[in-house]
Amino acid sequence: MAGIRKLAEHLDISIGTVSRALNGKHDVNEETRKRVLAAAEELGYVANQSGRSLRQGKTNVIGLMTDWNAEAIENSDNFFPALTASLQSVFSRHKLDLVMLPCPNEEDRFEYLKRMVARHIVDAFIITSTRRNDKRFDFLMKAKIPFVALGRSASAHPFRWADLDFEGVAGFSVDRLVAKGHRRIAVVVPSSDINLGHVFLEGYRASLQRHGIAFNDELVIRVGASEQGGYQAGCELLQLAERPTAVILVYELMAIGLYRKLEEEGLLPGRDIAVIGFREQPRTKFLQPRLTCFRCSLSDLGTGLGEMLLSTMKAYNRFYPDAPETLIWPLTFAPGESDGPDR
Amino acid sequence: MAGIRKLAEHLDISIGTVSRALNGKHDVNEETRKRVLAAAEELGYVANQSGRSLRQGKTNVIGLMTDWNAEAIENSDNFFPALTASLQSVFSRHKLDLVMLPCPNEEDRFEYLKRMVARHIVDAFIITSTRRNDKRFDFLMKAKIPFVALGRSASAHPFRWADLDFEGVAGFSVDRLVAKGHRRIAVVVPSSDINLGHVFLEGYRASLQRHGIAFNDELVIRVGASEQGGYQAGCELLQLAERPTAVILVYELMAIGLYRKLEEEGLLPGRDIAVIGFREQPRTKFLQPRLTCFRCSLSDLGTGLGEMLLSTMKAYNRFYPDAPETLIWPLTFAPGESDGPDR
DNA sequence: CTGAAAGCGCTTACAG
DNA sequence: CTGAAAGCGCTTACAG
Repeated sequence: MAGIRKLAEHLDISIGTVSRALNGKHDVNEETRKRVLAAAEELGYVANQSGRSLRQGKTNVIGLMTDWNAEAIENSDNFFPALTASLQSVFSRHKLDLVMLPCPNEEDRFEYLKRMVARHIVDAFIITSTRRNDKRFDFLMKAKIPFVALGRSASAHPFRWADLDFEGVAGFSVDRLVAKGHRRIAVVVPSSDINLGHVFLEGYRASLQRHGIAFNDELVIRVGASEQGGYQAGCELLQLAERPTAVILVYELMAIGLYRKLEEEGLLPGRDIAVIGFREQPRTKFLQPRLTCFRCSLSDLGTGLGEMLLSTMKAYNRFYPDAPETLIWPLTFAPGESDGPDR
Repeated sequence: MAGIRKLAEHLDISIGTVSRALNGKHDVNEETRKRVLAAAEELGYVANQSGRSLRQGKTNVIGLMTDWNAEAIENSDNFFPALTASLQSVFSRHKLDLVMLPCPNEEDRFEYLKRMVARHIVDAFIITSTRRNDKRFDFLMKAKIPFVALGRSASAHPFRWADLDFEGVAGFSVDRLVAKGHRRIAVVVPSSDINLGHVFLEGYRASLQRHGIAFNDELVIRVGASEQGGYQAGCELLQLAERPTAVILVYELMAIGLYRKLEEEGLLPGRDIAVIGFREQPRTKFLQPRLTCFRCSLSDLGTGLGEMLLSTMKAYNRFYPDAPETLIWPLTFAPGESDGPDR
């Protein structure tokens, strides 16, 4: 509770020496250091962060900004908790703390970020749910604040990011479906401007082209990123004049709603229509027939993202000379039965 | 980016006046205030939080400490995101920000809290996952830091808390099962010291007693709070010399594993054994037969918890004169088919 | 209504 | 190796 002044008085030495002892400076007598450390422990003294921050110009805290709308909250899974855990294990190597900065639902994500930056609550940011057009990049570049993004953007500036391999998954899925004889393959992406939808669509498109299949805008279904959105997608798919024989989803929870709609219509995934989901996760494991999807190690992704961020920070970049500037995180194919029998 | 000094120079007035204008003090000429506000907007000036905090002795940030082990991370659902959203809507009334403080997996939750308190990163705490014996309460009381707990504890000190009505759910479940003719009712609780397990068990016990049924320790199954734990519970239940006819779960995800084990043994919930889960949530909705459980409004809980915290803070308690000191949050019965036919 | 000055709790050149 | 002092960016009595 006491400030450094009280501690110094108690030890009958100057606050400067107390500070140096506590911060591991080398020009302190070992005997003195021991006394200081013992007294700090005893009195429960830890330096006040505001004082340190003000003097040092840094907080030793990293902020992970999340930005959930009502839909994302309702559907949230273990993605962020898992990511957070692995980020922390990287940051704790350097005595940095991680805080999550949840942008309030009602507040604009850009205004929120501006406020957090100006307040200097953290030294660096991890931003997530990146949009195709996302003013946050420009702003952070200009503010010269270290940051990395989980997700890409069409922003002109170069910045560091890590992202799941959406284009790889889309391409692999198309390849596989074409190999099974499908030609009329639909894709379901979020109706929002979130960047991953664009990337996924590009991967889908490129792969179709490689196979000489014409891209058909009618087969691109845009819905909410949720179970309900999957149901909606099912409705739209079945209303098409010529029904697709296969569908690729950019978000696995959509599979739950899609299965429901198909069941209502007496259709079975894998028999009547091929379905490929996205990430393997607890909530889709129960689906029957088992969802064909992709597995991904969130903890390794978190480690990569964390090291990438540290490599952009002057105080830590020497520890991470080999950190990449961008990182496309691969997923492993996890075949189920929803994409039909192999041939 | 500029500090208050730059802004004051730019306007050619003193920093004191700039500060007063920005902070809405009344003794500022309206004309001056307008100029200051305009210039701040233009230059993107927002007060540095470290400077403010140091001077004011507060940060205007509230911390929500979470404390997830690997099991909790793997199984995490929308509970915290939903809670966070509603907490924020309360705090934003007073221009307070909420940050989540995720205690790293490897770190002791008590040491982590001590560090966060000492660093003065936040003005007040919300702590969660409270244990039966939880040193954090004593510590926070002594530190005289405002806090509320989501969950109770056996701590001797009085403190403010909100908690789900575990005892109510346990009692209601026993009542209902007894009314259906069950006498041999098992209960599954977490093997950890987390307080909710104790409360649930007390509710179960009290209700049995009211019905004149002897408490049987053999029927208390302790497992991990997860799907896997539910499977484990299924194994243990079926190994009992005399099999229970009903089972009450304190955590709904256990139902998924329990269903799987029962299915493996050719048993059907609701026909061969009655099952009552806990909270209704997306991941258990698919269970067949439908899980009998309880519904709960997380957003109202968050609002209640947030107001309770503000009522403990000197600067805000006048706004919440009627906030309760403790809050047992009710859940609404959501009947399914897993507890057998009504009679 | 405004300005000059003190001081919040630290860390860090600097002097000895 | 240690101490005295400056100063990080603010807010707020105090004087005028």
